[in-house]
Amino acid sequence: MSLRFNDFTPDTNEKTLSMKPEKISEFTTRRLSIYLRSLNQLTLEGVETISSQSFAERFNLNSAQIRKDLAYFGEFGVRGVGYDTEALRKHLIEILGLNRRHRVGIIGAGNLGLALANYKNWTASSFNVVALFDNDTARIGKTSLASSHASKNSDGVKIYDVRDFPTLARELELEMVALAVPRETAQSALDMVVEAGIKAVLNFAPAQLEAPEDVQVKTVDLTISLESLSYFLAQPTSDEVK
Amino acid sequence: MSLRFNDFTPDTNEKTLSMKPEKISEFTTRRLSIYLRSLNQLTLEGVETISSQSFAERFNLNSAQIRKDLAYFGEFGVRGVGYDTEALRKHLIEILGLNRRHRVGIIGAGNLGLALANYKNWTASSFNVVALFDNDTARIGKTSLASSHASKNSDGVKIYDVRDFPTLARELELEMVALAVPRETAQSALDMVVEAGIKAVLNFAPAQLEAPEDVQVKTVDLTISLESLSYFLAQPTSDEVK
DNA sequence: CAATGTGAAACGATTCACAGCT
DNA sequence: AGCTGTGAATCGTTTCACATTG
Repeated sequence: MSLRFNDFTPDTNEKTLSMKPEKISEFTTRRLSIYLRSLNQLTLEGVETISSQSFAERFNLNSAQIRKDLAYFGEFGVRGVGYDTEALRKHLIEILGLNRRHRVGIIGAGNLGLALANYKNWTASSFNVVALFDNDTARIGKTSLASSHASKNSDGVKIYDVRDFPTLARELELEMVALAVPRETAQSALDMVVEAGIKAVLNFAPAQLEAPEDVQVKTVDLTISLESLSYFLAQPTSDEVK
Repeated sequence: MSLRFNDFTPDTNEKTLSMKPEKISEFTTRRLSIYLRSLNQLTLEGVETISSQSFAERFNLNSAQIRKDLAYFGEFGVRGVGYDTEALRKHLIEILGLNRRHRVGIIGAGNLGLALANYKNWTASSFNVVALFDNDTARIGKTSLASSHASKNSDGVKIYDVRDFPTLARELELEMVALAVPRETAQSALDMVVEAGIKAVLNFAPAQLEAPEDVQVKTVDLTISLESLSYFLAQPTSDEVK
């Protein structure tokens, strides 16, 4: 095996984040979130170093999978020792793009939209809900707190006319949109959002939506999960096997 | 190949629902929900018969996959013709266990719990939210509508003391529970629910929960979906590739 | 010498392609 | 003639197992 000029890489031992060595599967990225959450827990407990082995046992994961997932992005571990909790945590935050705030708009100021706007964990993390949009004049102009029974320790999010979305999306520099509208209007709302140049959408409507492939739409589908549970209950196995 | 006594099956041409020919994957069951939703749409449009081909094109699915998924449960199609929309719809409803109502309790009467309780699509489908549970005395005794800004066309769901869950779960014949509590209390809430004999849980807390394997826990994790979108936005590909 | 990083093996899900039925 | 139901081929994901390394 001859050593060609290009074989010498002056890089650090970590793969640079900007290089895209291969396509990372969604299974992997979702697990990265789980690893990050678990690391937060470990940091809280003061654990400074952990092996993939004990990490896996602690949070019931698979150690080989942890190593493989992490190895896509760099060599974060130390052989014979394990991973530095805090360093790995920071790496994951960067990989997931959580090192900066994302400005989120919510379309639909019904029960779900308001609950989302007031959901505490958004703010604790890297997402800021900066605007709500609705087409109901009774809601427009109010804030999420005036409409809801939420606690008073934050300012609430203003509800705008959805017709102003195209201009406001730009002005407010929205990066992400959550769709909390009825199924019937979900596709047209998405079309509007796409038209405004938004590339990341979280859809709560129980519908398969169509979008250009450079727009990432993630559907959180309550109905499907419920029906999946219903299927499970309907299986003879549930009771039969004691 | 000798014909033994047991080889003669007096069954219809459909696999009986009680037999478990092989383990059905979750990927398949989730798609069954999607097929059902699509069939509802077709019924509405008056389409009486459809081939897997046109079904796939209409809802962007894969026709071979549709046929394979359905074939796990019986021979629902007619060669040369396709599937009878209405008949297939009824089959899926039965397979998914949606031919009877499921009584659901929600633990946690915060923003999310209330939004869930007032969510219209539950009632439209086969799920009845019959009780909310909370540990906040300010909430206990109220109903979901008194606490929320929801419309007045239904009676609202009563909020009970979570300490009464074990007895009420039995009295109200709860079959499913939705966990809408903070992450910190999710595991202990689940333990209580499991202890009460509930076998199907929909978890909204951003946590990996532990449960016996005869209890099905489905986590709807907003945080993971958001972080997955954030990762997507952080990829150079999003803008770079024009 | 303990634990990573990683090819190779195993497993599982999707898609192909066609025999067989109506 | 047309479409289902399904083995076989393909593709992707997970797990194994070990050479490599601090």
